[in-house]
Amino acid sequence: MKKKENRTAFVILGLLSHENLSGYQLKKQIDAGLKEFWSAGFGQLYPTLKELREKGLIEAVTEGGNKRGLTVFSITDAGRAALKEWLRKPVLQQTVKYDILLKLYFGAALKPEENLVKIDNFRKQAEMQMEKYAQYEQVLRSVLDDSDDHTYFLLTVLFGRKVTKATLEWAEESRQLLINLKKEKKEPER
Amino acid sequence: MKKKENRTAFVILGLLSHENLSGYQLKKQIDAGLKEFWSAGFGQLYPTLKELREKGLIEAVTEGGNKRGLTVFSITDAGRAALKEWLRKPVLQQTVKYDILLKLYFGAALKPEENLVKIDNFRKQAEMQMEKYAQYEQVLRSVLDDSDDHTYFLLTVLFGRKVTKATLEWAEESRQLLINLKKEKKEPER
DNA sequence: GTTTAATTATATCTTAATGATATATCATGA
DNA sequence: TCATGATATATCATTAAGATATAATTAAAC
Repeated sequence: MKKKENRTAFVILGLLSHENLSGYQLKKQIDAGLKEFWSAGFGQLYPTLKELREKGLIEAVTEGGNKRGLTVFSITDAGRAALKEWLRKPVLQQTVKYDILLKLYFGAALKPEENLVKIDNFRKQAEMQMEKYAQYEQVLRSVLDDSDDHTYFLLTVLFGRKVTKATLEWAEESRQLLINLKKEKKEPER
Repeated sequence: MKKKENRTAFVILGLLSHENLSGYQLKKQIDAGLKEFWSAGFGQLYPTLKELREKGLIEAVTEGGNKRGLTVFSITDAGRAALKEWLRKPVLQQTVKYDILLKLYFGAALKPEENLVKIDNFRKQAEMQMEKYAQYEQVLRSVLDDSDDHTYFLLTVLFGRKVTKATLEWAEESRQLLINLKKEKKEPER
């Protein structure tokens, strides 16, 4: 019944609602401002741009004439309407896939030590993430009053910060559980 | 260089390392025990089963003969080796996609009230999740000593619990930020 | 007891997303 | 000038998501 929605299309519409951009610039914007919770490759971007253009939701504002044949797109009124309609649709609960959890689920096939290494690597990555979020947050709070957009950008950063901090706590808790498992193996009957 | 890995193949190998299962039973197991951090559809499962069989990583233990032509698979020694090899590979940091954050990122296109509804729905879903995790945890802790597997299963549950609790805190923090945004609009100069 | 509905079971199809690669231009610097 | 890196568009194969088709078997309703 309800068909699959090309979310890349709405990322494009959303970014074009802020400013005119080319395919390559869109990719850069996504990798810069949305990369902590979204990604999109050229293989999805270019075909979707073509599709949006055919549907009249975006249009080319420069083409061929300028250097390198850069094609910059702008959003149309129909595009803005489509964007708002999508934004208003309720968000369904989604399964968030975690490779680390998939491997830990089958962790009993390895020695506890090997899984501890996994968790430790995960913790290190999370710690680096935390520093990034702290920087994002500092910058965004300093310009918070400049535009409503900044408040919404901040929401996404706060989400990442909270969740990442939670995963750090989990890493410590998990470490203890696996260390206990190791001890029990050495002394099966205490 | 490093090619894409079919993770569905390793989920299958992992589950078959616990017990023999058919395609349909695999789907049920995934939807039961892994659904909070993994999903797989028949469209991915059946072709992958065929592929794994051709590679000799799994084999059919019953076929045709019994009722309904149920085909139950078992993992081979080569399959166990492939599973361990994959489990030992380090987990790369991945972009976790959140539809809710994507929509909030472009939230300035809507009224704050509309975004507050989104956050509230998200909070409600998270609260229901928390109840599920509490149940999972209770069951797993009661059988923790029965098998090493249970400790690893518990790790994934604890992850979900921590992360979901963090999103609940975020929802409250975000609510306040958006309420402030609403107030500022009513009284632009305070 | 017979129709109906739900579950079991396998399979296929389309669309979306990922990841890799191809190609060419332009800018920078050694 | 030669190499390197960034810009820019495009395509391809594989993986994943989501929907649908089909049929048998079991459970429930009437």
